[in-house]
Amino acid sequence: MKISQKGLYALQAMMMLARHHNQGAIKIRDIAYEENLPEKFLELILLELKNARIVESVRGAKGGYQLRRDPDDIHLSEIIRLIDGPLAPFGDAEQLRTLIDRDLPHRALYQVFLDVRDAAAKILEHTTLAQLIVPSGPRSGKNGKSQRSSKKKESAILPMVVGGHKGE
Amino acid sequence: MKISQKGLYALQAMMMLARHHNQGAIKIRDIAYEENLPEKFLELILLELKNARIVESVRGAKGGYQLRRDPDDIHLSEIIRLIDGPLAPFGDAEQLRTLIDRDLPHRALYQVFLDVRDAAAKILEHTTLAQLIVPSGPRSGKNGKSQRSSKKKESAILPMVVGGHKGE
DNA sequence: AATAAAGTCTATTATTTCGATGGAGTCTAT
DNA sequence: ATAGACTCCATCGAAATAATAGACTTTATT
Repeated sequence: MKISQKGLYALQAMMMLARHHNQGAIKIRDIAYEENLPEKFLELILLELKNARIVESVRGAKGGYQLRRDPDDIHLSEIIRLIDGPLAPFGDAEQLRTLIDRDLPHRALYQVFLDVRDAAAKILEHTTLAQLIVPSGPRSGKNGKSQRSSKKKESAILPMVVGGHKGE
Repeated sequence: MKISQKGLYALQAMMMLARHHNQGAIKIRDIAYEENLPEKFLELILLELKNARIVESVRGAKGGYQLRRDPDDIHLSEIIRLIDGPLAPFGDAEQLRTLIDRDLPHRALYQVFLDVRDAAAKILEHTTLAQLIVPSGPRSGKNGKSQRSSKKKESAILPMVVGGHKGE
């Protein structure tokens, strides 16, 4: 699974919209400015997110974009799948399962691929926009708890996922 | 992290060489034939693997390729990193750590990326070629145990990694 | 009704990556 | 000397990526 520049832009834009949730429609230009994204490119991305019914648009003067659901109901997996495709490192889960069934000499390899995709899915399907944002203005979440971050080296969603890696 | 066609070819070729470990040099043509890979393309891949000192070549007539180490000492991560780059879904681990330190508004997002890469690394750095092959000829491993496969839905390296996913 | 501000849609472009092939050269067993 | 095999480099077409341009539509405001 690869997250493209476009995918990163999409995630940033969604985080921005999450930060400003329930503050009405936000202009493309404002999103682009605040997140430092190419405006015209962002336009296409937002359109895709709209067609996928993740965000909604308001047209005309005073228009803009806003989330269609609460930030705690939008998972990273959804956005990444939309923009960059399946989470598997090769093909998609369905295809891998078929290969595991049918390509005997390579089944063990494809099983590893599937394991990798399952591990990624487990993380990305459990992480929501709400968990990523540090509430910006006054009108934010229902309480003041910041859901992530804090210390230095804690592992994100899953407690102690990391072993002791140093390379890339 | 994305495994390209080229990366898959590399892994298949390495599995083939692992199957024929200690049987002398194998010709490119034989690898290509047995694994059904484009011969000329495979040539480039093997050259890369040679330059990375994972395999070695024997030139001239009776030449070919063979592993430089035992299959249980060659990890999938090594091959994938060589051919397709870092395991992280975006950038590499080093870069992600820097961003987590410096890009405050997005640090939580990058931490998720790093978690995904760590999960992938954990699997791929622990899986070796030896674990993937079903010993072919007579001259194979030191005992007859097949290290993987068996039932239907068991999870590969890590016991019970999977939750209950169905989509890609 | 006119205007300006905003999203919509389609086309196009430049660059890079990917997958693959061709061919000349070099080495080595026979 | 020769044939078989790896080596090295160049090129190629197709696809994906990142981005921009411009004409069009919708809506708030005056």
